[in-house]
Amino acid sequence: MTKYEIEILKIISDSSEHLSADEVFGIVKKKYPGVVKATCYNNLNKLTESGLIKRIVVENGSNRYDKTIRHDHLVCRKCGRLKDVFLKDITSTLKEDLGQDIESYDLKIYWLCPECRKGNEF
Amino acid sequence: MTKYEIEILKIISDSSEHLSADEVFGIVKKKYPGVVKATCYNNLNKLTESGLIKRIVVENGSNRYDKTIRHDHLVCRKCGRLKDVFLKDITSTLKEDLGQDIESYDLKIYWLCPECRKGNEF
DNA sequence: AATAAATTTAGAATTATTCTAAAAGGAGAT
DNA sequence: ATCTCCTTTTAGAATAATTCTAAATTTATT
Repeated sequence: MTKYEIEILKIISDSSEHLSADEVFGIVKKKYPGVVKATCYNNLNKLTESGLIKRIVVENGSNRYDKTIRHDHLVCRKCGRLKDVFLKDITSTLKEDLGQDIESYDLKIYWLCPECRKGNEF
Repeated sequence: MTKYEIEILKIISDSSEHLSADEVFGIVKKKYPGVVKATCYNNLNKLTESGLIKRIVVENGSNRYDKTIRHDHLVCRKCGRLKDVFLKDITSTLKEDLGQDIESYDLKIYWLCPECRKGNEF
């Protein structure tokens, strides 16, 4: 693993947010001011392909990156923010229902986050 | 509803595939050769906002549009193709588990489609 | 040290989508 | 039919995220 790979893996693993490539780039740059954005993209792709981080694809907006511990997401219909939620793993139920082997699943739950419910949009 | 709105709604409703904006544009152009791509985007957005069609956001690639009848999707890890699957609605279970009202959810199940399992990639 | 392989850099290229301003197209009122 | 207002469409530029390319650099291997 290269220093950038390690650094970016750390950033994603330590973050409580769902960072975009550009946000990761901003953080990496603090430690390695000379780094270039393509390097972040390269390493985010590499880490995603090797399964060390997960890519979250969201409506309007850039991709976000996440830890690999299994969990689901609440997505606010208004502001788009993601919130982790740890529901039970339904892989086996899905396999049974489908009569098919599956690799994984992605469950996004749409809601109105408390802030947006209050009318305080971001 | 304008003729383009009606036309595009028909195209999505009648299609058994998950069409992209560009594919919709191609189909609309057959009937209305003078139409412009922005018109398709405008109407796809309008129809999505009014809830008459659904937008599917997928990894690498353009958005796809879908009917609104509730169902889930199988997504092939290799070729990325989408396949409809009609699993039971888990909205109420989710509400209970979360102790929260939710609007809807989006369940994508990753698998290897039969074609890719055979090694016949597209 | 020499060679090969992988990574990074810089910046151009690509792609999907949105934006802008002008033109065209209704719908209702006169 | 004509005028006015409002919406939609057009044409093309603009934007944003991401990928690509080729050269330079770094790392690993013999």
